[in-house]
Amino acid sequence: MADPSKPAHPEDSGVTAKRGKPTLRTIAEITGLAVTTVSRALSEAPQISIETRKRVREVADEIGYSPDRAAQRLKTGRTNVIGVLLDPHEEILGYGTSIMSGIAKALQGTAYHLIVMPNFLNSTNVEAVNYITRNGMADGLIFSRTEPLDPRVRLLSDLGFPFVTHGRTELSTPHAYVDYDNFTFSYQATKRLIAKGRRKPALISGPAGFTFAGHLQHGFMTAVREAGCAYEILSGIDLDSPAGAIRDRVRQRYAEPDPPDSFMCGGEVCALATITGMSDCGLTLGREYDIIAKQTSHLLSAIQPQVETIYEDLTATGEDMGRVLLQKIGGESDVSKLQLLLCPQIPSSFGTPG
Amino acid sequence: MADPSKPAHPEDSGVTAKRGKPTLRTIAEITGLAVTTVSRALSEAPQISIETRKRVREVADEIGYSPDRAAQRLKTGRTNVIGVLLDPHEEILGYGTSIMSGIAKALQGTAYHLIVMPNFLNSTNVEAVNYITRNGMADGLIFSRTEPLDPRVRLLSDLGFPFVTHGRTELSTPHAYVDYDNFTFSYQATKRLIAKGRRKPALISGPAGFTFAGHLQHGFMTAVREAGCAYEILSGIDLDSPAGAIRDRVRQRYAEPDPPDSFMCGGEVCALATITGMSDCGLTLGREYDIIAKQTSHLLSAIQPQVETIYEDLTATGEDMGRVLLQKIGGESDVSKLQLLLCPQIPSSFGTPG
DNA sequence: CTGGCCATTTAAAACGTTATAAATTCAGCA
DNA sequence: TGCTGAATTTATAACGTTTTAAATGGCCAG
Repeated sequence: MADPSKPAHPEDSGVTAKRGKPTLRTIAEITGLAVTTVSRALSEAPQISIETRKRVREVADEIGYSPDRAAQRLKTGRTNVIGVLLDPHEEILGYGTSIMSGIAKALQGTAYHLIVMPNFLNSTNVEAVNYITRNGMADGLIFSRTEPLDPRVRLLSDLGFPFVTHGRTELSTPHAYVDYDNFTFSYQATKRLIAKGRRKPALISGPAGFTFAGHLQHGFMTAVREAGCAYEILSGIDLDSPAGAIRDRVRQRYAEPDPPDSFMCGGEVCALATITGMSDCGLTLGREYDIIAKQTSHLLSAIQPQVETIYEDLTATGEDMGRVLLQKIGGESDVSKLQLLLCPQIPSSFGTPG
Repeated sequence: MADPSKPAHPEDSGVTAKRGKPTLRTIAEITGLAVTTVSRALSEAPQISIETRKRVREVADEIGYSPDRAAQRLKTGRTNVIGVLLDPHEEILGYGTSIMSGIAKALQGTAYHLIVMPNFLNSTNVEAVNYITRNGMADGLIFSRTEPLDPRVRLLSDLGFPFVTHGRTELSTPHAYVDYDNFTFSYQATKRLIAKGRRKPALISGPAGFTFAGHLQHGFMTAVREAGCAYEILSGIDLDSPAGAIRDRVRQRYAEPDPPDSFMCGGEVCALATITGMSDCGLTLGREYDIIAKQTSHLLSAIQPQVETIYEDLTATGEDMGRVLLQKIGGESDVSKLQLLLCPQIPSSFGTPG
């Protein structure tokens, strides 16, 4: 039983140096304090004397201590992680980049880390959310592409799990969101096309099922009805369609009778593809037809005919979402403070007619 | 009529139901086994009898048990997380999407999770890597944009921390990588321009400092030297430049004497911006000049003049990186198995891409 | 029976942290 | 002196898992 070859205390004396990562115990041994005291000191607990706190901090810095997050997590149940659910569709043209750099900005200086949880294969998004909450992989969640009756929102609301969505829902239980006013955007954008004398605008809207697609459509319809003009909602494609498909569809539509004379595009690649499709038919932007698009990046500055755009600031959106989520986690329950509707930025040069 | 059979009162019988998440202890109490046995059974340890394993699994499924990852992590020191370091520049045009969906595919069915760790503000990338390793936030790391003497590679090699890079280095210690043969790509692409009769190709290369930029340049130079023709490496811009900047630079260059007659572009947005810049000068692709570009998405299918491209399959790259990293984590030390150089796909005929 | 060996199960100790409650010191004061 | 209370510090017990070493019981050879 007694194995003398077993190194009971390897080459060390008194203060255990322990080759591994320093822990609270290491600091405790060095300072002669108890582990509890060290823990408290490092979290700046007021009950620990100022000088003790200072000394502990110094030693911690010196030996390069950093707390074991797994242990903290196990004990406290908190992860200090904010998760962003990433849908493959979202990354097109830096959507993700902008949003995330905004979130990162909001989280800077807090205890929270930003972590992106991509969902490429794990079946539905609800399952991903379920998995994340069940496994305690984050303290709060951010996601977009909300549906009117979004099951993720339902689930998280039921669980009381903090989250913010990019986009609204039509659920009765209110929840935190940051959204762009796509109705107003679409309404004003369409009005601009009409103001240019176009009599049959076409809408290329978001994928059916998402709240924002409905808003786009609503704004569009309101504008065309007010003007009493013809309109069209281009079928078969949406903002998620590959550029080539949009191009083909536009070209094909022009081969049919009574084509639209202008386009309201919810995105930049969409605008680009539309221009190309129309070019294929020998039509020139600004002459035979007009386009107005939502702009979220600098892509369109790379193309030839200047496309008229309305800007959506996704970085600001991300920053707002981060802030709102922190408030929510912090216990803020006043829903009005957790719901933000960002207004489209209408350049004054295109201001109201007259 | 009224059926009072409610589905099991939460706090009823002798077996402690404990409102919270089920743990090993819950299963142990239900089955009458020891916690240790349950743990073993769930990990399919051969020492536990088949029938016990089966019963434990059944109970676990029934009550919806899932292990607490924080506890596992604390005990084992393993996180079951593969981290991808994301640089803001990388997300342009779905680079990230493609790579990550590939990695996700490779990780599917394993115990590993894919988590993206964006680095927008935390100063340098080395610090991010340092932070991740020190805090045990992942078991393995994937990142790209390697430099010849990449400090991250150095650090991780020193630590013995498993990682794979997208791109090579010139460090003496070999490490796992998956790379695209940018030399060959650039060489053959440039040769094609020359084969079309162009006598002064210009290169728009990657940002200085990255290994792949050197490879692109090397391939380009080899081709122009072989042909003995003039050449130019466009200064002031690179593949990371905003589209507008590239467009402006190209236009400006044409206002000066002795402009290039063709472009070798490392990316799609770059190609797009170049075309626009040339259009600004009244020049037409395929007539006054030619372009060849590296293609990684479907963007270019949305634009008018068909641009000749060579394809890099980033999803395959991601999948390879995932596989290689798993091997590395699994203890594979034969470096030759951990280094992959993917060859450019040269289409036999230069038709329209699928 | 006894002892030994197998197959199976188990108790106890960790991992590094925080929460709870208790202990210690010391000053002030009756 | 002895009590109270404030200011510090501390021991102990968790959190949920895995690891280590040991226990249990059945079976068979001696």
